[in-house]
Amino acid sequence: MSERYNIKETEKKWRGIWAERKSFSVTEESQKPKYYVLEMFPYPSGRIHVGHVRNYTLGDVVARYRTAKGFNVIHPMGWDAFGLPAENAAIERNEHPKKWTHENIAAMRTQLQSMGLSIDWDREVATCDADYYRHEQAMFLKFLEKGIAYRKESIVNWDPVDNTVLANEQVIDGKGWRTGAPVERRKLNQWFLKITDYAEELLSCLDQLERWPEKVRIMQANWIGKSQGLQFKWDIIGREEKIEVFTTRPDTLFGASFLALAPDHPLSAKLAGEKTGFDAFQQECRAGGTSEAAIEQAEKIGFDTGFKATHPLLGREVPVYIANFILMDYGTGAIFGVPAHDQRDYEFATKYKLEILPVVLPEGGIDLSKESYNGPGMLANSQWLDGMNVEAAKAEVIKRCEEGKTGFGTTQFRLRDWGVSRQRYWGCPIPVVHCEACGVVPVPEDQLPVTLPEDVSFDKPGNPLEHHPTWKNVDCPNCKKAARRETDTFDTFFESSWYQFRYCDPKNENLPVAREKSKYWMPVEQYIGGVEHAVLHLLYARFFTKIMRDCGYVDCDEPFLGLFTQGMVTHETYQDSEGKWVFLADVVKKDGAAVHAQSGEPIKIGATIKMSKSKKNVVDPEDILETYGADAARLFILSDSPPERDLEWTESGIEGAWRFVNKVYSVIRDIEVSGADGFSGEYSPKALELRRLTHKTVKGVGEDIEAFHMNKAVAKIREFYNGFTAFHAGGADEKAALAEAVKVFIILINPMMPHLAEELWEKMGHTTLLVDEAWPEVDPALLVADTVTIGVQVNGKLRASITLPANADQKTAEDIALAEENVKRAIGEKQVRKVIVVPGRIVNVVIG
RNA sequence: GGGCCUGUGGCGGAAUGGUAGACGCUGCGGACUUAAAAUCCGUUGUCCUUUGGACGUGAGGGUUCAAGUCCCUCCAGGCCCA
Repeated sequence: MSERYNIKETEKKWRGIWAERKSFSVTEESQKPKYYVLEMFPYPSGRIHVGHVRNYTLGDVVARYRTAKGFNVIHPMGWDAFGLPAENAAIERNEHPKKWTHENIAAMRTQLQSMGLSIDWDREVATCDADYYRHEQAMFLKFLEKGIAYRKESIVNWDPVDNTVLANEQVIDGKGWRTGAPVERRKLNQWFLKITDYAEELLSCLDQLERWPEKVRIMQANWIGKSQGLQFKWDIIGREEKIEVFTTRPDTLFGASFLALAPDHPLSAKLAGEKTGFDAFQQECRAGGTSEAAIEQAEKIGFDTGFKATHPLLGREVPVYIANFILMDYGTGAIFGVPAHDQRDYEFATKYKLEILPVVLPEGGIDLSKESYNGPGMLANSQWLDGMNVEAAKAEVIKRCEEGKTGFGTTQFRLRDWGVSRQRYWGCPIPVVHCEACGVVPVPEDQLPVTLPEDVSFDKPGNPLEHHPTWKNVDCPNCKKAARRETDTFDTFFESSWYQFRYCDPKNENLPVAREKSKYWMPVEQYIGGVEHAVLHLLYARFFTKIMRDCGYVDCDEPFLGLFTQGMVTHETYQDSEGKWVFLADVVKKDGAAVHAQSGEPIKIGATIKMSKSKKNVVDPEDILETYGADAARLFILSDSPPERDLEWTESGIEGAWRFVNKVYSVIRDIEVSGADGFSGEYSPKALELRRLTHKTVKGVGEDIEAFHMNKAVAKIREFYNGFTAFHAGGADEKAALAEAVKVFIILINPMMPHLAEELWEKMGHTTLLVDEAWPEVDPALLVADTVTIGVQVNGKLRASITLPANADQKTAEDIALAEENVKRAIGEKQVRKVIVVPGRIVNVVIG
C-alpha cells in the first residue's frame, strides 16, 4: 500500500536543500553560454496575487529548462518598492512607508519562495534602498550634465485629491486613475528627460526586436507616432508676428478656413489683447486632462482674436482663433484648419459657422453633411494642385514652400519628453538644490546619496518633504548660502527602467553596474510580464538603456531581446438576489447551480472576469500553496490556457492538477526500474514503441517550452505518462525502455513540478540533484516510426483508416486503401477517377 | 473612425491545407466500501434503428482531390490608437 505523498514536507525539504547548496546562484565564471531570464518585479503590496504566480511560474519554467539545456542562467528577483500605496498606508494606518514596505517585502519574499522558484536571491534588490537609488541619483547628475535631463515649466494633469501630477495615461476619462477626481491643468516647474531625442532610435530599433510580440511593437510605434509634414509661416494682417504651423496634410492647404493657436501659445495672449472673455476662455480650457483622448472627447471651443492671416501661396484671408484642442506641446502649437478633411476642424467649423471647402474629391463624390472626409482622392479647388493625388500634392506644396522659403518639410513625433517629477515623499529624491543666487545646483557626487528623511508626518495634505524644515532647508553646495532642496521625487518608472542592469552587479557601491558584468549578462534573453506595460515601462526601460549607453555606463542598445506578455487570471463572479457580490468562499456549488454557504440562498453565477477585490472573485495564492502545494499550483497555471491568453481559475482545475501530482508520486515510486541503464541488446517492437514515445515527447516538450506553449507541453507530458504507465515490461529490453521512460519523465516534469521531480529522482536512487541534471538527448532514429496509420477518404469524406509500413510506396498505399470494405462500399458502382496518395498523410479516392 | 487579435463539444483548449475535438475539467455508468470520500476501470460533439451513416469549427460565398486552417463579404467579442 502506498503512503500518501506528503506535499508540504517534501516541498519544504527540497527548497531547503536548493537554498543550502545555492543551486541557483550564478557567476560570470562559466564555460556555458549565459541566459538571462527576467520577470517584471513586483510592487510590494504585501501579498502576492495569482497574476504573480502565473508570471513567476512561466519564468521559472524557462529558467529551469534553459539550465537543463546547458546555459548559465541568471534568474533574479527584486522589489519595485517606491510608490503611492506606501504613503496611503502611512496615512490610513499611521505606519511609516519604509517600515510598511520592508514588512511587505519580507512577507512576499516568503510567499514567492514557497513557490519553489529557481531564483538567485543573493541578487535581490529593493528600489527604495539608498544602496539602489544612490546610483540613479548619480546617473541623473550625469544626464543633467549631458543635457538629457532638463527643467521646464509645463502644464500638467493635477489630481486635486492626491495632490500630485499625473501622467496622461493616469488620466482616465478626465479623471485621476486612482482617485477618480476630475483632473485640472496646472503649470509647474518639472524635471524632464529628453526621450524625444531618442524617438527615431526607439522607433527604428523596434524592427530588431524579433522576439517581441508584434502587437507590442505596433503599440510602441503608435505611441512614438512619427509623422512627416510641413512646417510653414502665415502672415498676420496688421501685425509683425508670423504664425508658424505644422501639418501632416499640406495637400489640403487650399481648404484652410481658419488658423488656430493653442491657448498657452505665446502669441495667444498677445493677439487676444484686451478682448473681454479671454481669461474666462483660458480657464475653461484648463478643465479636463491634457491627453489626446481627453481633448478629443471635450467639446471643441474657440476664441476669435479678430485677426486675419494670409499665406503667401494662398492669397486668401482666414480668421485666427485660439482653440482648446490645439496642444502647445505638439508641432508648433498652431494649425491651419481644414474642416472638409479633418474631423476636429469639421466640428470646430460647424460650431463657428466657418467655410467647409472640399479640396480632395474621392471617386463617387463627397458628402460633407455629417462629417469630414479623410480618405484618398484627387485635388480640386486648389489652383496649381488640381488633378493631383494626395501624395503628389503633399510633395508639391512642400517643394513650393521650400523654394519660396516660407516653410520646410519636417518630421514630427507624437512622443513627449518624459516628465519625471512627482510631488511625493516615497520616491527617490532628485539630487539638486535651488539657490536664490546660483539657481539649480546639482548635489555634488561625493554627497550622494540624498536620502529620504525618516522623521516625516503625513498629517498635512501634499508632500511631507515640503514641510520638513531641516531636510528641505540646506546650504547651497556652491555659494554656501541658505538654499532649499528639491522636494520632488522621481517617477517610479525611473527605478524600474534600469533594474535589469543592477541585478548583474547588485552589490556594487561605486557604479550602477560594472561594465564588464553588464557586458556579460545583458541583454535579457527572455523578459516576461503583463501586457499592461507594453508602452510605458518597456519604452522607458529601452530609453534608459540607450542613455546609460550614451553616458558611458554600459554597452547595450536594447535591454530585452525576447518579450513575452502573459494574459490575466480570471474567475467566475457570484451575486446574491440583491445583486451584491459574494466571496468565493461563501459559494457552494451543486449540480452546476450555486447557493450561499451559510444562508442557502441561490447565487447567480456571473461573468468570468479579471480577479478584483471589488468583485470578490479573488483567490489567494497563499491558500492555494498551503492546500495543494507549489507543484500543483504551478502545473494548473501552465495546463489549460495558452500563456498569452487569459487563464480561468477553477477549483476543479487546481484539484485535477493536485490529483496528478499525487498520482505521479505513487505510481512512479511503485514502478520497477531495476536494470535501467546498460541494456545493449535488441529491443522488442513493443519496447521500441515506448522508446519512440519517450523521444518524441522529449523533442515536443522542449519545442513547446521554447515557443511558450506550456499548455501543450503539459498535454504531451500527460500523454507520455498515460503511455508508459500502461506499459507492462516483460524482458530486460522492455524493463530498460520503461526505466528510460521514467527517468526522462522525471527530467521533463522538473521545470513545471520541481519538488516532485526532485523527490522522485531521489527515490530512483540518484545521489545527485535533479537541478544539476541535463535535458535528455533525443535519438533522431527513434523519431521515425516504422508504420503509419492514415485515413482513407472517398471524395473527401473519411471512410476508413489503414495502417501500413512508413516506407510503403504510393501503389501499395492505394491498393490497401481500395481493398478496404468500407471504401469499396462508398465507391459502389461509381467510377474511380483518381487516387491521391500523400505518403504518411492521407489517401483520397476521387469518384464520379 | 483606424489598426491588431479572437471566435472549435457542457467547459479550458489541441490540430505543418491531409483521420476535427489531443490533453484536461465536468457529466454519466461500473468496481471497491456497511455507507461516503478518496482511488481505479469504462464512457462522454449532435442526430439517425444498428454493422454503419448523416451533420458538425460564429454566418454566407469562393479556391482545392481535400478547408478549423487560404481568399472575399458579413456578424459578435476583446485590446490599442483616435
